[in-house]
Amino acid sequence: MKLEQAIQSTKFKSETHKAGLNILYTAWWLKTSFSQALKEYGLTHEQYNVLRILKGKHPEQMCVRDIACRMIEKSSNVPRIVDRLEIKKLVKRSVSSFDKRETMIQLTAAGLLLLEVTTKKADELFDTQLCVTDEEAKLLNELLEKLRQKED
Amino acid sequence: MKLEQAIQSTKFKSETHKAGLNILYTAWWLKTSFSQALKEYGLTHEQYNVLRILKGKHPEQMCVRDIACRMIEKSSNVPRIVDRLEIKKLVKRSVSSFDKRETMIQLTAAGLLLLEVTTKKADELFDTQLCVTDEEAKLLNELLEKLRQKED
DNA sequence: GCCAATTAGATGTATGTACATACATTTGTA
DNA sequence: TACAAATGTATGTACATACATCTAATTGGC
Repeated sequence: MKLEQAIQSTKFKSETHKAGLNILYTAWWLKTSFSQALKEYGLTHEQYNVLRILKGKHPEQMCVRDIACRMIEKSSNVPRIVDRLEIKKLVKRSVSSFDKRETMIQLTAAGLLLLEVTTKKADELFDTQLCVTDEEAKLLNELLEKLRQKED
Repeated sequence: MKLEQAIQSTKFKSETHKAGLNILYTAWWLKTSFSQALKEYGLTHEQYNVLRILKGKHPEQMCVRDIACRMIEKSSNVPRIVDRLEIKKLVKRSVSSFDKRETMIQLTAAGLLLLEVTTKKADELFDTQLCVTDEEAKLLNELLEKLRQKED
């Protein structure tokens, strides 16, 4: 669907302005598909992201701060997402022995198992829903990184 | 900043997978800059979006449903955003005379004034923060729309 | 070693999202 | 015309975001 139809708007100040809106809309669409796919497993996409990040170090633990700086949305409130994962017994909290201020998070066996199943689903979704060739994806990545060059 | 630095991840399953994450990250970055710019006016970016949509028809009114289907994030809960705008006297609610189920929303003079000031700020932000040429933006738009072709 | 400054995480609040449900009104159809 | 289905909006709940503040632990300068 064209952006024009999606947000029922025909005039944009410039192609660049339109690109901004197009990125926001595409991100919403992607997040929604993603959440939909995870729903049957009782995971939100943020919870899934935290599990994925933890898997990167598994079986080692990670502190909350390290998880946070790997999140796509930097303002995510990781302690609260971990709360929900802990209730579901998908992760375990413990106090770091190096620095008692740090809370270390570790995947449980249940968390690892659920992650394996949902990762398959999620990867499938990326492969089937995102209709670009490898080259187009590469170009898209370059354009997005150029667009963001004024990033702080 | 490269995506790899932003989310401290080096391996991606494919360029397409990376593009998905890159879109999500870029959207977050854009929304954050945007919210930052609107903050001094006490508006969130969703509230701003509703005001903008209303301006498109001003001085006519719009019903909640028409606003909702023009929102970038389709799952936005428009009645609640309107609640907050109404408290700030930026919009007015009234019951439609054509169909009493419909609530008609209209910009107030204060809303219109605030919108003019913030629109200037917002457009400036788009122009200065998004570092792509007109042609690159066009290409980006085409790629995003191709990517979304399996949209429901 | 002491103490101010910093850091890590938890928590409170306002807002928004996602989804279900409730309620009133309108519409379509027998 | 009556009444079931559909529609438009509001609202409840769980979760997330954005940001401020609090507490405890650590660090760095003296």
